[in-house]
Amino acid sequence: MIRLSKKVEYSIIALKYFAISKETYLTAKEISNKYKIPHELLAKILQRLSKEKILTSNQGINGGYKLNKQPSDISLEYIIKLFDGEKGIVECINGKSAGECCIFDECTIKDPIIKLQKELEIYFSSKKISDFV
Amino acid sequence: MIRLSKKVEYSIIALKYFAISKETYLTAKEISNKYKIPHELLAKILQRLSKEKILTSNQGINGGYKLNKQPSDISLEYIIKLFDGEKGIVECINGKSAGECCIFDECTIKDPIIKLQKELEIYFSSKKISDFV
DNA sequence: TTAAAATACGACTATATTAGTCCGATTTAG
DNA sequence: CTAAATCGGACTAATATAGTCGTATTTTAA
Repeated sequence: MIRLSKKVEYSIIALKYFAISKETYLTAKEISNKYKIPHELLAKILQRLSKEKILTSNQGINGGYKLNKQPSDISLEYIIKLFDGEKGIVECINGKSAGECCIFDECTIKDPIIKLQKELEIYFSSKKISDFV
Repeated sequence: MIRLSKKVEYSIIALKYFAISKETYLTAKEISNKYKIPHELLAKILQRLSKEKILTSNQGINGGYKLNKQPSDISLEYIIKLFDGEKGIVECINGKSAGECCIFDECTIKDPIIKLQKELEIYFSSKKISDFV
């Protein structure tokens, strides 16, 4: 089957933990210890989520992150696009590169593939962090 | 977004071509030429589909493949599992390896992830080659 | 004012997966 | 017998993902 990247998986784990946690601020170290996620990797993920305003961060010795959005407002679609990029379900459907595909004109599966992708996007958009809580 | 592997993509292209083609037998070379798919790679894909009885094959100089199933009986789910394996949407959910995951007991996203996977499986099962024709 | 512990950021390396190739064998019509 | 096809496995190349490292900055508290 199709697989979520570790970045997406770790994001879900972390965001769920933020969602259920009482503490206002949580550190990357705390979460990486709890879930055995490589610290440096999780740190970058949280930094990225912070840059996207999904989390807010405090620097300094008592710093950390906290949720800045409702879990029901954070979709899987958003997280996947954030970490895995906007790439399409097949190489062709990469936004601008469609015309570059060498069989583009006679490609017979283009339209149904685009439909497939749209349906998956709708599905992943409908899945929110709150569905994991 | 989530991406189909080339093997799956080429399978869809080839199977659709079988579905719409008048010829009874088509060769790997013919299809690989038409769609600019590496011949050796497509050959292996067709061999695999043949082994699965989705195609039937004739060896020898006038050989080739033809469809052995209705396009409406060949699901995307089947093709994906065939070429990409049974791996789950996350590493944990690899059939037997679930218990091996080091955070399995306190993994908090297990159930919703399994639900996600089931839903995707149902979705891909519902997509047939006939939907691409 | 200094040390410790956190975020921030970018470059780098390692690993795994996917894509594609190569070689040799077998089959079969002409 | 030969050409052209399927068959099957081992191999290589390319790409993508996962994870690491080093360094800077911020902030609190001793």
